[in-house]
Amino acid sequence: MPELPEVEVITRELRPHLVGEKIRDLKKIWHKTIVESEYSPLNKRIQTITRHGKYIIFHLPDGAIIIHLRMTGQIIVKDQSNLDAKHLRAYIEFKSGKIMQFFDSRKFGRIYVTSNPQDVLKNTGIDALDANFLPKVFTNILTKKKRQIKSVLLDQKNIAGLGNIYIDECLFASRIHPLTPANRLSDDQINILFKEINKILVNAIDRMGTTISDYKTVGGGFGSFQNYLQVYGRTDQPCFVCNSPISKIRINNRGTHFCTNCQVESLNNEL
DNA sequence: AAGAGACCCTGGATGC
DNA sequence: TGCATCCAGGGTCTCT
Repeated sequence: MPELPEVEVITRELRPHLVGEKIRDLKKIWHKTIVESEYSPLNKRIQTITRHGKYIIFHLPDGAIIIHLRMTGQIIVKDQSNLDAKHLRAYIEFKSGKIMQFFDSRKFGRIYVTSNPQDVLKNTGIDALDANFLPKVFTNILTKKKRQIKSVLLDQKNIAGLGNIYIDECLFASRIHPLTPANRLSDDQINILFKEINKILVNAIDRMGTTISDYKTVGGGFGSFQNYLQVYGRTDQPCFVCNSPISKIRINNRGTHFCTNCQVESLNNEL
């Protein structure tokens, strides 16, 4: 399940392949994968490729193609035009002969074609690695929210890019209980959490992301951050810090992993 | 504002 | 073995 680090790795890998490429055709195989508008990307050249949260943005002269991989989306760029069949949902052909295939077993991923990228991105907040995402900004977001910190961090309207896995990891590293109301966090806790978010995301990018089931880089490689996970997917296994079994509960219908020993104190202190 | 739940989906794991 | 059921979860939506 790609989150910010995986999407960042993919974005970086796509740039040398696709920047400057001119689009010859855009084909959908599963009807919902491509969300079209009146805007045609045909014969347009990709000027730059950027990322915002979990979105990959191909900037065209007067519009954009915006990709969200959701749970199982994968992108593979090939030089020749023979197609792979399994789970292929859409593909883009370029004038050069290159082809970008979009695979997605669960069909949740989307490719938006639009003259106005803001339409697609309007409900996403500041990117978690944006240079303007500062502790003060983070504090402003959290102090207005009574919701549980995990819910607040999951909501892309607040901060874009964090997902279920990295949030569990960041909260563990910060020793914050996931059910703590956001506005009950102390200044110290907010500062620690801010630093851990940055540290863990950057570290995960360095390790090419986390491969749990489907995620692959554009070159077909795997990430290695799964080897460094402290709590995610470790239900009932001993905490690396205190040996207590890792707990799993559901928040926002998402599996939430934490250490009742390391992360319970902050909850008690704050309530 | 925010919680609960449905929905979109398929593959893999589990249970009988 | 084979069938049914559950679970994984990002995001959007409706209802309360």
